[in-house]
Amino acid sequence: MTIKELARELEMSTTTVSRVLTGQEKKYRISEKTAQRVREMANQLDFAPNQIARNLRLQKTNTIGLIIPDISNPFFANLARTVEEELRRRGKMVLLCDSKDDTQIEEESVQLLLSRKVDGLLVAPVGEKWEHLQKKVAVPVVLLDRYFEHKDLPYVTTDSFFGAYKATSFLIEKGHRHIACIQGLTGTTPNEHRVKGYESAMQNHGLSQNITIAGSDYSMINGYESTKELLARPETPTALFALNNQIAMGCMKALKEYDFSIPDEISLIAFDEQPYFELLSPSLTAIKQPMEGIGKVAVEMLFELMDEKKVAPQMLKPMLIERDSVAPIPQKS
Amino acid sequence: MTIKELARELEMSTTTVSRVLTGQEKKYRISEKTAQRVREMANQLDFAPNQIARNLRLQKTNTIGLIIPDISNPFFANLARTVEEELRRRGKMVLLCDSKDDTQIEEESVQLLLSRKVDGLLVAPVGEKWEHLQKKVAVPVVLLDRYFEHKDLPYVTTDSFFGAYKATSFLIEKGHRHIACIQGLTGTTPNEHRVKGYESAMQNHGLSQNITIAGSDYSMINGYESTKELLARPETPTALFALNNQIAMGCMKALKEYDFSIPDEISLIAFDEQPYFELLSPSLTAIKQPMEGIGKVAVEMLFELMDEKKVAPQMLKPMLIERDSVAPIPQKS
DNA sequence: CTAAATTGCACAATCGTTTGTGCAAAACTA
DNA sequence: TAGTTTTGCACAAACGATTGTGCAATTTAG
Repeated sequence: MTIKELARELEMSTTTVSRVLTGQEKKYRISEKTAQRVREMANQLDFAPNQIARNLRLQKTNTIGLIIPDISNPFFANLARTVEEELRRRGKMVLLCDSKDDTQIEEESVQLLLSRKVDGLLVAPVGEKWEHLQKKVAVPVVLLDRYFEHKDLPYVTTDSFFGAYKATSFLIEKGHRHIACIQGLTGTTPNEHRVKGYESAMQNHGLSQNITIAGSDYSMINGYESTKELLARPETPTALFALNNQIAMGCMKALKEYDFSIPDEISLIAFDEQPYFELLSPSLTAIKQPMEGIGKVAVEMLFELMDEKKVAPQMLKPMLIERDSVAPIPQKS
Repeated sequence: MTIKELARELEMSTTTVSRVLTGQEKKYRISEKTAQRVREMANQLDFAPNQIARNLRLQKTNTIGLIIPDISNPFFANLARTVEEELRRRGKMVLLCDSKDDTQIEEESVQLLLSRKVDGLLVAPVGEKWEHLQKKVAVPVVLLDRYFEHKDLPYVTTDSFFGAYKATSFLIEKGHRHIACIQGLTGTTPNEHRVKGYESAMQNHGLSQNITIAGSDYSMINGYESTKELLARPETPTALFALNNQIAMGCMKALKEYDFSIPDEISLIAFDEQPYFELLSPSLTAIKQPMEGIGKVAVEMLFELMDEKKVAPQMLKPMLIERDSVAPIPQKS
């Protein structure tokens, strides 16, 4: 069913039909009687305009490309959910790409999305390269979670430094001195900021000597192996700070396997919160990221960019959720 | 950069350029020299054809619509990941819709996707209505997870009956007699089949009297409240069978709150497996669904339908993963 | 009653591709 | 050399919508 067929049925021109259906009847002085007829027939025949043709003509697709490193990571799944919901509210649909944390797939995805003429791009980049997100990208781009400093690519993310500083301070206040940090993908901004937050907190409390950083990516396996490695060291830490939810899972697995009791023998705190954290034994103390906020703000920002407005990057504050995986250590006198 | 500009640059017709770029040079006898020039220039100017125009002309978008009830549920997130990966391999992109388990949103999404002329639809339906998936849908549709019996809508799903039967039998073999089942959304096929599997196992072991079914949807809150309600009954069950991962989480939360020890006082088994199940204390015995298989088979099926082939629905077998949340009960003599 | 203004709609171009067909020029045949 | 075949490419019409503009018919103004 095309607009032409609909017009033939009504015995009028496609022009008139189109104008009525796009609500421009007044602007073009279509009589109310005619308009009525058009709407009725359209309704009755259940006509829906071919969006492809529309997109071509209007040079606008009402489609946003969403590139995410791993949709099976609940952090990103939640982000995707919020983004999809917000975009739907505003009449856009989302073309989803999962880059599998592979920069090459990410670059290809950008190309694919651009050739499909998306109106904008929402990208949680792998974080290794940025050129493909800035050069020759004719549409607005907003970065999620990971970003690039000094690159003038707008982003929305958690204040990682703040969160890590808070988590580390919390452990220190509880009497911990030997706190190890198990990091995620090095070179990515959130990771670097979390590490810096951790280091700053340690330094500011005179614990520079005790700074211990292990790990190399955001996977459960990394958490698992780094923990085992840390436990094997002569001076085992009394607390672990896992820089994302998957790493934290790996930590728990290793600790469980080695029969370390949390929090009696070792405390654990995670950056990033998941619903099941409260069900673990012990329930897991965590830094909760404002995921919904990130999604909403990113979409808003994208719309402002599409309206040719200027935007400023945003860092949203995370929150500490106290549970049972952290125990105080008696102060040595 | 359009093909017209590219053609002007090369001082030839768009026809020729198009034919080279679509690899039809031989078919239309374009000289190798010309072809070479075209490819070089296209490369150099970094030309990518406007897919919208292409879609319109070819009456094909290479886009598949994926409708999912809740992308933040790890079960569906994993499904989405597999589907995206498989489709990408085959040159398609995915337009993602999250129906939030709301039939109305699902219906709207179908309309939106159809007007965008997707080549096919992959739908994990809410399960309440099916008309919008069959009537007037001009493209192939494959259902995921939930489906409709006797409706001739092809689907790929877990063999829920089999899985539930297995889980229940497992509990019975361990000596449990009072097993309660906490169900998900009633009226949806997986739920009904799981319930039936549970009931059959009970009946076949002479435990018809003990059949106890609680709950009403696939949420954590449902698991939580149903469990509390079950614990309040005069004869509390010795084992719980949660019909999905979120319900299981709710069960654990309630049991924890009420200080019920798993598995000493009560055993728990879940339909659907999640990575963190092994980290819970105790680790959670579960029926693992072949999620990757579902995604892959669904995509294959969709392609067969697009090739106008016939397909048969598929039920994939789940697997029991034994962990520590189920304990044997000493047989009463 | 005539001229001007308004009303109501249709023509045709356009968005950027792909493709059936046509037509010279080149190559071949006899 | 003249006729036929082959080679190499371009014209122009789609695909299905939107929209600037034009032009009758009707209404209003004077």
